[in-house]
Amino acid sequence: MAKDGERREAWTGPATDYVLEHGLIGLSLRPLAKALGTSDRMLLYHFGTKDDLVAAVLTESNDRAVAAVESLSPSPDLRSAVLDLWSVADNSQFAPCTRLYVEAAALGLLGREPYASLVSEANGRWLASLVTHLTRSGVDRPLARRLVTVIDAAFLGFQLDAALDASGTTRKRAVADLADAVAELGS
Amino acid sequence: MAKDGERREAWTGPATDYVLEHGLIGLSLRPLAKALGTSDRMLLYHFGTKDDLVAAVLTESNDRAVAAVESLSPSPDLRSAVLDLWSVADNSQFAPCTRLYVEAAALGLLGREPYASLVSEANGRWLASLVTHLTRSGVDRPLARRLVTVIDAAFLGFQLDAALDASGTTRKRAVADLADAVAELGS
DNA sequence: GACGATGTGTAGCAGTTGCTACAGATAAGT
DNA sequence: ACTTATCTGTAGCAACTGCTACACATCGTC
Repeated sequence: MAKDGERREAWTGPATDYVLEHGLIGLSLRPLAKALGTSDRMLLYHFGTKDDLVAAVLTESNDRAVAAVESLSPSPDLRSAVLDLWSVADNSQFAPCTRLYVEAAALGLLGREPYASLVSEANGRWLASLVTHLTRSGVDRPLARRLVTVIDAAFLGFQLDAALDASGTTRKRAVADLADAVAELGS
Repeated sequence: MAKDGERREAWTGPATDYVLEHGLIGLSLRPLAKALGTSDRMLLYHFGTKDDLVAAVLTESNDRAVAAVESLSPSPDLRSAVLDLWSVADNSQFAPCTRLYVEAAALGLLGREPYASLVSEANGRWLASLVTHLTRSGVDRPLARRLVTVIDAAFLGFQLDAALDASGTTRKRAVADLADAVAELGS
């Protein structure tokens, strides 16, 4: 294993970019290695295992999404907080992170490891960042924790829709509906 | 190709059962064939292609879910309609159908065919059945069409949660919240 | 300068994948 | 009985998978 993981660290970012673009499900080491200008042999030497590499990529992607939410300035109220959060999730830069999350979740659906654990952990950090943004926007912490389940579930569904369905207008209204509905719940 | 698809038809059901249990993503013809008491050779002969087989399975699974929704008796109001629909989606018999749908959607996320088209078509029929149930429960058709986007998105998200997270109580409240919120939107 | 540790390239293994060539079976139609 | 179309089993192909054995390079240390 690498002495200090220097190369490993240097590869994690580009590897994540590659996976975000090409998807996780059919991921193969050789094309990825080629894109990074190296060989599968080297990837395995520095990451140890394909699963370890995937874990690093998933964590990196999750970190990016969480950082994006954390960099959000507080929203004036609950309704706009939901809209602001969606604007992050739907952002062309971070939507692939959600997509990757969905892929990993699908892989973990039947308990397949390491995906199930990875996704569960990633989900925890992601939900926590949503809760934090809601509280920073003036929402009660217990209420935020409660609403975040619905919000996140709807976001995932919207993201799936977005990728498979062209009709963005329907979804736009659905997002607004969600924001209204959640705001109603919070009052 | 088969003269009248008799064997193909006879295999579609069991094959769907197998895929619902073992998942779509890692699906391989040889184990499936073994479970059906035949060989991959025969599956390909009668279905033509693995993609064709998957298409048949996906359609069958979708048909089952749609049939379950259609067999639902009308709900007294919008709120209970949402809860009743969820009780179908979360049913131990039909939850695997949703799970399979998520797997197919994940496979189609990057436009990979035939998954993207199949999922898009399946989604259309599924959404239509949800709309029908809402209208049969006294909801305005335009309103039903509008709300169904949010409802379905949240359902998908819940289903992902359900598979990856043990905590059923949180989700139970989230479902109730969703029902409340949607009911509020409809009034 | 010898030596061990760390890194890298080549080549290949064993397993799996969807799919197919080939030969034989079966049965229906003439 | 002979042909023709439908069906099925065996065996295998070519491509790909994650991963590894082996040889070579490089480098800091004694």
